[in-house]
Amino acid sequence: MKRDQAEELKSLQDTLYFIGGKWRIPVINSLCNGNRRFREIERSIPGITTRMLSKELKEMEMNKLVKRTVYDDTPVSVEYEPTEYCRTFGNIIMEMINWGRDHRKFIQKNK
Amino acid sequence: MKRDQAEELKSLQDTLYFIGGKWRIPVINSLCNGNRRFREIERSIPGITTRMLSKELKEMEMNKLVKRTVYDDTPVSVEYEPTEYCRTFGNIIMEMINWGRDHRKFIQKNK
DNA sequence: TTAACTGGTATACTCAATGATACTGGTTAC
DNA sequence: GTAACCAGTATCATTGAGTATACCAGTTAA
Repeated sequence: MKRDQAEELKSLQDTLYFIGGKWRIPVINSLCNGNRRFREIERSIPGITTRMLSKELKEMEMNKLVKRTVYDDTPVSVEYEPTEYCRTFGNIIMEMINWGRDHRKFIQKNK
Repeated sequence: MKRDQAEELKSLQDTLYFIGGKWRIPVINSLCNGNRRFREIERSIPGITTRMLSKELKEMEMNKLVKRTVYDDTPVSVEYEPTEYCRTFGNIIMEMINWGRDHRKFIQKNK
């Protein structure tokens, strides 16, 4: 069975496209870590602005990565939940965390 | 042993920063697939421009991801080789290819 | 001699992603 | 009453990543 490099490249680029900007992966990670409320997610990602988080969550809702639920208590509270589909990024994120960790060690050692 | 979410996020963001733009991962992938010559790499990544590939390879050389060797035959030929460090992206790339592939199937099924 | 290959560089431009800042309307605690 | 929380929206400015296009000097093949 031959490896189809063009097909692999296409898959790779699809993934990169889907991951898109700077915040998608951190937001997925935050949701998968159990953060649910808007401000809670915001606080869990230092540096993100309200605007970017809002945009990101909207797009992710459209892409079925996140489920938004409004609870009608007073005051209204909103919950964001990662879908099963969202969780399929688990392996990629894990590998990225591992790489970043090893990279840091590597830098420290060679400094 | 507790998971340190801040540390994980930092590792994640370091990795994302290192991966950077649109072409880094495709170039690494191409090199790891055995492409060595400039035009060969260029052709293996449809859509990339000469300028972007040139920039990418220079940065990657500075970051010790790639080794550039000039052979003094006529005409001069140049070879790019992935370093061991470059190959540490193997797992991430593999997971990304898998995700993209599954995603395509998922889209097709639900269409 | 003309075209096509090699390995790139130079210049100009554009636009979409991100950042900065302010604001809203409602609620709760001191 | 005022400060701080919630969940965002609105507007504007910026910037750099990426694109487009042309070009260079040398070599090889028809």
